[in-house]
Amino acid sequence: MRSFVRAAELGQLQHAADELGVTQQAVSKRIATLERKLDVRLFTRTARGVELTLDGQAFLPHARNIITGVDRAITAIRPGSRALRIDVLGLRSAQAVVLHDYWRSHPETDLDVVTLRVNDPREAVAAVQAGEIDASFRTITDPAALPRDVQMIHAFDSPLELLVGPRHPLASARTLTPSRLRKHRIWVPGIAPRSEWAEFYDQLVTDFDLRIDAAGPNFGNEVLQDTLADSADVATLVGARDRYIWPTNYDLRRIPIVNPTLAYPLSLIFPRTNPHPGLRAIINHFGSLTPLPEPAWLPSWATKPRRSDGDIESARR
Amino acid sequence: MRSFVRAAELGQLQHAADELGVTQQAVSKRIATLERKLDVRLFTRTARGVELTLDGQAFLPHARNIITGVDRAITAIRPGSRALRIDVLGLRSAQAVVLHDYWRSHPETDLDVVTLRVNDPREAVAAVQAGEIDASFRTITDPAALPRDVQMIHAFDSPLELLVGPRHPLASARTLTPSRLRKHRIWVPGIAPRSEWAEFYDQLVTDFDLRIDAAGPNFGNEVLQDTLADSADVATLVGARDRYIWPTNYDLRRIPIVNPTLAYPLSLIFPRTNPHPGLRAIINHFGSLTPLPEPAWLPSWATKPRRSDGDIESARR
DNA sequence: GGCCAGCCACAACGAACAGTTGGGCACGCA
DNA sequence: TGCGTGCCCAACTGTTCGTTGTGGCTGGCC
Repeated sequence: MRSFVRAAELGQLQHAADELGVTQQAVSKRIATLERKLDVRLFTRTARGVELTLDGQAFLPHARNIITGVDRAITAIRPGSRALRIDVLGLRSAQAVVLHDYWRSHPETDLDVVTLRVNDPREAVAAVQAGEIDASFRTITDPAALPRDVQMIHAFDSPLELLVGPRHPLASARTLTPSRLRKHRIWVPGIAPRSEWAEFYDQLVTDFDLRIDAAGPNFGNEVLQDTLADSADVATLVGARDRYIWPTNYDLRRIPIVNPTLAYPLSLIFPRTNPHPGLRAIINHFGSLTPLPEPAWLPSWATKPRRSDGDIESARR
Repeated sequence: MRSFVRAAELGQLQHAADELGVTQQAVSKRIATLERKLDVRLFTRTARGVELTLDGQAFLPHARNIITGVDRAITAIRPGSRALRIDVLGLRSAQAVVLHDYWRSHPETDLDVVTLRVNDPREAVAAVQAGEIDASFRTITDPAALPRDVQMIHAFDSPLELLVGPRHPLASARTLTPSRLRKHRIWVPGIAPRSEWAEFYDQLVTDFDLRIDAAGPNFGNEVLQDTLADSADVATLVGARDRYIWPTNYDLRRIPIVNPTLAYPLSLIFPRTNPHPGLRAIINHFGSLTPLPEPAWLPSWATKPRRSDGDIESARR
């Protein structure tokens, strides 16, 4: 493919061969093979070189596209100077949606969004330390437990919405206050015990006297959707920005929670020394997100004066 | 690459091998080779199959991208059912710009824009007849000379603008009427004698008493730009929609010509029977272009009642 | 018109590669 | 402990790739 592109650009197989470090015969054979496999003539041969046929002209941009795709693929994983790799909890989470928004406005960024598939934030910290990932959306609720060479900053806050089926008594509400959620059963499956999310829901239950059922295995979002669609008394909480559950299916309703807005604070951890150069722009992007509606409720670790507040500024500078 | 993608999707080399019609060992070797060449581990092997590593996750979308690129490249030239292939006079001409606009609003179209690199419109007609191209932006000024199995319709009109350097006496005009061009030297190099463009400029000279110098070889747009930028008395005509000359270079000015607007009519020729199915949408797109400002001047072959006017409607239906 | 230079295609050969079969190891399960 | 599954490794073979050597074609030049 590269031989074809260079030959088309230079107009001579000989020159392309010199550039690619092979003999002219090799390039000739490569292109002959390509033509045979495609069952199409790509060049007209003249005494002064080669010239693209119409088929060749049509093929050329596709060939260039493939080559740049291959190059991007290689740079994405080349050890050392690879694309910016960020770990998110799920590919349809609010974190991933925000990253996708960033990428759409900066499509030149070589950005790779991956999921570590581990629950323990300490494993994510280890992956950051080892250089396997450049950053991870995780929260260490005890900042003292963070190693010195890993930095954590507050990224943005993700407001929660109630997701209910059409038969639920709150289904027709346009907004809800936390106190109106009292007595209703809220089902949030798949929360690992002692994880950051478990601590978040614990505080929510304590502060607003809610009834959150965080136990039970997570059978996947399809099961959750089915349950919600059929049930008249089960609701769940989802992030306003995430794309886990598309509300048009099953006639599910997303209802914002206000006065106060309940929000989950998302943090980003990354190496303190020599972070990936592309990371700064992402962090700056967080500042441009729509701010949380006031008043807002956040868990204690996000409202307490944060040791790393100064670092946010230095990271954004 | 396909083995990698299918193995990642199915989670087992065995299944990928079955699907690809090779042995499991072959898939294993392919992936091992890929890993060796990339110097990276793509899968973690377990007793139940394989699972993507972080590098594998990062690589997967790029691999998918490459595969779709290859598939598109093949469909672009597959004899029989290939992508819609349209011949334009130049890749930065108004014709190509309009096609590019269309493609941007319909990116799913497999569209290939090529240039036949011939001056004689009859060669373009022959290429359409032979099926090498699906359509060509050419004008046959004598419709009777068109073969019965080739159809020509009016595509759209391309208004002309005067392009001058900063020292030219008309440089600061915001618009110009054709009469103000009288006495100024207009240089339009590279017009083949007896071509459709020569006939167009002949009529322009006759109708408005202009001084158009269409002789001389075309040394390329860079030379033309240099000449215009330095000269105090040479101007040229360019299409308002084309992208041949980017006016920010050399402080060149594009000045619209109005009262009447001078426009070049562009026609499209294509096979009368069984035209490429994608062509109809392109032809419809012409109707959505901004219409020519009134009053407008067009050469005689575009203002005379056109035999093929009825065909436009049938083609657009 | 004959000759040369430049360029591409064909042929033969050795090295490398890809795919197959056969065998072995690790793991999970009854 | 035996079995099934899924992967890797080893040996073998047909194909492919790139090299060298050679010939044909074309355009320019004496």
